Amino acid sequence: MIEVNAPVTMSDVARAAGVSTATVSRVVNGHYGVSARTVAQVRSAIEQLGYESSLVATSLRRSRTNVLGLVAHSFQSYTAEVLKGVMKALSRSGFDLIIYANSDLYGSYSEGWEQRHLTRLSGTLTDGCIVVTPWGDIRSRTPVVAIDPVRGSTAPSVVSDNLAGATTAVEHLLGLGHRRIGFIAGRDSLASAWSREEGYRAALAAAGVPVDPTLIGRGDFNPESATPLARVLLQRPDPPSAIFAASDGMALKVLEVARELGFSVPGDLSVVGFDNIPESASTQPSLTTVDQSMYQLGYEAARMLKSLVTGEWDEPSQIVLPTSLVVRDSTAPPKSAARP
Amino acid sequence: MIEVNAPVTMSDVARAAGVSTATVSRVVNGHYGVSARTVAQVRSAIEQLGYESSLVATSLRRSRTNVLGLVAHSFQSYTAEVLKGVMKALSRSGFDLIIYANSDLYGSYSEGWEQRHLTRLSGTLTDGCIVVTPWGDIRSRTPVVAIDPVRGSTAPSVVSDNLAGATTAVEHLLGLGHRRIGFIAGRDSLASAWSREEGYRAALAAAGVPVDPTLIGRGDFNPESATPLARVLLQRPDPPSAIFAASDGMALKVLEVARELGFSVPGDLSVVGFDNIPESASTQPSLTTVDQSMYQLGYEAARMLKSLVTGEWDEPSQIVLPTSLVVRDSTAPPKSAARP
DNA sequence: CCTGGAAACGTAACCGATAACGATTGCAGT
DNA sequence: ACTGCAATCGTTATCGGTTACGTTTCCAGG
Repeated sequence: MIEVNAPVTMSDVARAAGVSTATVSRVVNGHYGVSARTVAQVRSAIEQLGYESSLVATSLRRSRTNVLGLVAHSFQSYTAEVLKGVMKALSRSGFDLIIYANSDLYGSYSEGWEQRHLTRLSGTLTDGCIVVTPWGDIRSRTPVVAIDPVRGSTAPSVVSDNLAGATTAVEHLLGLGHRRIGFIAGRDSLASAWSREEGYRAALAAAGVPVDPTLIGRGDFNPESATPLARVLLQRPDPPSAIFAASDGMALKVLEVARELGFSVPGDLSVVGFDNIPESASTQPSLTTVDQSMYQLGYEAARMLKSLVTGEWDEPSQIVLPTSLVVRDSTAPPKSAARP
Repeated sequence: MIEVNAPVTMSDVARAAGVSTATVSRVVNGHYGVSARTVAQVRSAIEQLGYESSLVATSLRRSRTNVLGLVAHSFQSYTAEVLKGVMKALSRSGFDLIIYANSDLYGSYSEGWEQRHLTRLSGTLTDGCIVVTPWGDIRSRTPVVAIDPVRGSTAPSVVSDNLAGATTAVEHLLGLGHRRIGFIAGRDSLASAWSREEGYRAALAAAGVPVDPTLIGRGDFNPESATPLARVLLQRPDPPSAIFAASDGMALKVLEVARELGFSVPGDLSVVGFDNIPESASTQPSLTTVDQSMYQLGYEAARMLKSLVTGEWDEPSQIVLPTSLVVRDSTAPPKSAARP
């Protein structure tokens, strides 16, 4: 089924059709100035040889390629959701998508890889890029839309309403009667992490519950970062009766640690996550969490990038998407609190 | 955060460092023949200007790019799993990954898109490609590894042991006492679909149960294709007591139709799927299915492609990975059958 | 028959990088 | 001082296309 044949180039087609490569190019791109007879000849030569234009060569010479890029920092479940949304938005739009991922995503990779990826893609290959979870500054020749940008970024971006989501989550715990609520934060540099922590503080403040700094663990959204933090919180003589983790991945690790230390969930400990990744529905117990539609995030980001590239959208702006609380089995009233 | 600046090219660096582009190229690629002083100058110029080599230009001129490609026909959950495996295998290997997806993946796209993608990538951009679930023949200049190849393909590929998996699934139903077992097949052109049907037939034959062709529906692995087929099977006067669907996506649609028509699962109808996608664990009832590790499939495919590209592996071959039955809540003994 | 001008097509420069090749330099050996 | 050989570096062709520009062809109008 696989023939390893030499690649057929435009000059091959030109030779077969008895014309110059310029003419072939004109035919391929449907430009003006070729007689009907020549068009037919070239078309037939293309057909016979099975010619496909080289994306690389085209993009080197041309400014527009009709290809958008996506750079992600890893391939977790939520990345796949974002991708689905992006693909949906791009469907039948004439834009193709290239996802670039490097081999150092696991392990100790050097800093600045995102910039490297972006530069490599935006050099000439793509007309614009979507960046999922950027690490720092972004320099690019072509438009960039960030999903979940860094703090203080004024670049075009799409985010969930993290503040409202986190507030609702903590209000839910407060409503169940919890007063000692632990928090595991996300990567500090990201705006989302900051907003979620703000929501946590705001909800406590509104309920008149003072914030206990020792109940806050500093994670980085990476599931593994939550394990030691959860251990510290739960091994205290006075563990919290509930823990709100800034991501589902970290919340699942909290469940793991709780099981390991003999806490029953939600009996001894309530746990709330953020993201609503597919796994959170199928764990035992299933996880109460804040739903943010990664699909929608991807969809809107792609829509925005498309407009930026075609020039229909000129001002940098930010789209905020709503979140909603999904109550499942990992939350219940605390044992100690007798109030309903 | 975003500076839209002109891209800095190699000649910019050359000018800044007072040398020729050839020398810059030598420095960038660590080639022999540049004095230490010049290297330092060039390095500093690269640093100052923030130069990054253009993937496009490099790949056009060079034969090796150290980038592998992946072409998939859609972004379902299993594609994400494959991706994770691929990334793991490529981690710290020096190979980057480019995933190419076109905008016609949804809707009525023209046939042959895989070939287009592959040609665009394998032209010069990538050193080799992984193709997930191909729908047709494949021609390529560079090595290609197929996951779930077409029937009769002798190309390098990685597959699950579909025959054994399907056999075990049907044996499970037979063991529960089912005798009228419906089957919803996958896309005929794929080897996996064929093997799964073979397993179905083999298990029935071994148990002395004749195959009833009217109990077989011809789907195409696409979830939507199963809906009308399930409807036909379940609206018969004598519906089967169990249905084995060749993919989880289709099995989930069977569950939907069953619910819609008032069948209780597993009371009135047992359902078994194939793939073990994440969703199958969280449905109501959870789905009994055959687990194939898409992660492992991706991992092995990437490992194989890497070897093919570096020339360590020369003979085309096929890797077969084991499958295992995961019994959940969608299967039970049939009501009518009183035998244990 | 000559001219003008548009249509059709080829020529060649160019995109950014690589590499074969040639040119220059420095220095040891005689 | 001259030769020879490395080491170092620039020149240039090239990858596969695109496009500005020049050239040829052809036909209508004078």
